[in-house]
Amino acid sequence: MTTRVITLKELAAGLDLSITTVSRALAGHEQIALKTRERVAQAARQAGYVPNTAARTLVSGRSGFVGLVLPIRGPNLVDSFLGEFVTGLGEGLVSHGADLILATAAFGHSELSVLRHVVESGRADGVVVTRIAEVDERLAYLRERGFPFVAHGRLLDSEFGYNWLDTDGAHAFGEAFDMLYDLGHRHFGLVTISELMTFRHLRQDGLAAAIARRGDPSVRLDVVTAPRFDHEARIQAVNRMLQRPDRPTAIVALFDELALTVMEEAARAGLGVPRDLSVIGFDNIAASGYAPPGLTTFDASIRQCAREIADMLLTVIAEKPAEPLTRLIRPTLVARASHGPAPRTTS
Amino acid sequence: MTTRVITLKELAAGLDLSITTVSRALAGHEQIALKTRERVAQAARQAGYVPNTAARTLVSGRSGFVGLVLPIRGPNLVDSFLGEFVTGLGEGLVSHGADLILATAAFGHSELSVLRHVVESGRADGVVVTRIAEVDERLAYLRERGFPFVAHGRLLDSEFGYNWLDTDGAHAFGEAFDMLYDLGHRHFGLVTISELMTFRHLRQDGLAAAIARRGDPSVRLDVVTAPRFDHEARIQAVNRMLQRPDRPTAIVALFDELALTVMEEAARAGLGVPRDLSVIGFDNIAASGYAPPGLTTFDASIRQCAREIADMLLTVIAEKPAEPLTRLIRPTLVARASHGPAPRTTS
DNA sequence: CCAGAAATTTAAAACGTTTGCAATTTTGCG
DNA sequence: CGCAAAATTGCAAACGTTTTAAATTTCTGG
Repeated sequence: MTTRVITLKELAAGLDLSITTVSRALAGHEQIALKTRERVAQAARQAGYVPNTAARTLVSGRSGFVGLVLPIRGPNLVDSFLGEFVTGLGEGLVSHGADLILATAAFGHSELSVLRHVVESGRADGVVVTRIAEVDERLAYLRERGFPFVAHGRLLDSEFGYNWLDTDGAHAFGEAFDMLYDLGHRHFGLVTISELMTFRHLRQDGLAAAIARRGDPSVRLDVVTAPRFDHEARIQAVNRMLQRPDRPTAIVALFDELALTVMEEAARAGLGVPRDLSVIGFDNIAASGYAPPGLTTFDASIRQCAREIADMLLTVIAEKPAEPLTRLIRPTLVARASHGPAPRTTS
Repeated sequence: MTTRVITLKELAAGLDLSITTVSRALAGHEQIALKTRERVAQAARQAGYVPNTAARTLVSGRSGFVGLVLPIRGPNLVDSFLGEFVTGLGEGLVSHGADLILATAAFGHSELSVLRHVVESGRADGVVVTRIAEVDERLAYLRERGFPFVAHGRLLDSEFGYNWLDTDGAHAFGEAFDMLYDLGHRHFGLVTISELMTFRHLRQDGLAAAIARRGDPSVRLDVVTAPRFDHEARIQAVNRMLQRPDRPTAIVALFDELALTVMEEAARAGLGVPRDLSVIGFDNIAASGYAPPGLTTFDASIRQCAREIADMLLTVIAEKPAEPLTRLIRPTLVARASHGPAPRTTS
């Protein structure tokens, strides 16, 4: 056991060729005689030769890795986002022979410091940045450094261009409004978060824009805000909306976890969904299919998005396009049973 | 923009020292004068010097990376396992300054071939292997190669020792049986999978052992098997168990997805849970808390396990212990509302 | 058969670090 | 002050690959 790894030098010695020739033969250079190329390929395959990544990276300046700094997460955060995202990234990368590096921020260190380290240690040829905040120092850093990256999400407005892929939350929330309006709803609620993330604006603005487009002055929108990760506060915020005399007949939540809280609290208050209250979420997490009566929501196909992000990033790395690459992905409505006609006798 | 990354040579030139001295100073060697060490540290910090990973790896033979080959997953697999697992690995690794490499198998390539590539390209100092199959060629390969690894899961029996961490499913299933027995149940059902994974044996054996321990000849156990990823077949299998005249009063499922299917089909058949049927799962996925009436299950704290796996692997890499490291983690019962007393009038 | 061209192969440098060993400087002490 | 010992610093090789420029071999046509 403990088989040694074979090097180019050993492979070359066995073939009675120089390492130069073997290296070129394996790279498929035309200038090496075809016969030699085949002989080398055969020997390499048989010896199980795999080039050493570090050596190759050192000389070529390309590591073949793409970096992702893992978002710092609370102690009991359970969701499928990360798993789907890295699966998609992996799928997108592998077809181009690249792999993924996951870097974690140690306790007390910022995501930015980890990002710096990944970039400056030469571990990665490019990085993916997720969960874009309203003011995001990571993008500023990468931009200044001129390092290839693709953002999953957008800044609200930016004086510089950058590569991004985002889910069209604005469109989805407009679609939700239109659907609910057509079902007779006029009084709407939005449950959103206090965390300074761009997506909350994009989605809320999409909702507001759809309301404005409709131009019906009888439409009313109430908004409550909760901290993102505080379950108790979330419940309180939802009840602030549910328990007042003139509650909305339709509530749109910024994402499914919030919508599920709405459904739970509605049930606790004796409100029937969708009889008394329509609820629509966003993300289509697994639990949404199980929570009665089944949450109507939007699916953003994270895995597919991640795959496209990988493609974009590899393009950026290889071709350094002059214009930024951008993609806006329209989420698809998953119509389950939590929405329905507006109740007759509403205040 | 496009700031260049600084090298040791440049740093040394600025300090009017040799590369050797700067390298040693940064590594904290005692032989370098304290004053020099401080001067170098100061300059390095100010210049934002970060050592080049490839160069360091090349000379030291240590990459500071731990590899994980992403399990090949079906197109619409949604669960939190992978996210929790990589989060935990990251947390465990970062405290020792290591990072994670995720390698994906390209279409048509086996996990083993990717594993080989990771190992032999020198990208990683050790690897984590998940989802251990009854006969697992990956472990055999790593063993033969003498490459550091930790398995998440076990082989059923092995003629060689290796490092593993596993969830004690056998204990959990025994606990489930005992609890249900004490609630009066005598007729049990087990829904399991046909995929050749060791955990199905361990859990089933744990259940059987608990039954044997009890020594009550009136206890009866029925078993149905379904393919792991075929939803239709899974439903059929469950119904084979539910729809016969003498169905069990308590069903234990190999994992939560199966248990949720049992609950859905029970509801469709007009069976009340837990009034007519008790159901217990395993894994505590998010949906289990939302599916009415709330699934009783076991939580294996994947994230915590992954953190320990990272610790174990780093120990294996650094110390090469003579004896294999093994850890058996006892999952905790999450008692929700899907289990209860056996119904009075059962066939 | 030979010059020149074309085809094929190779020597050597380079990538940025660590490290064994040697060189230099400083210190201690008679 | 001088000399050995201790403390400090530096030279150069090495890690395994790619690549530039040059060397060698083979081919072509007169």
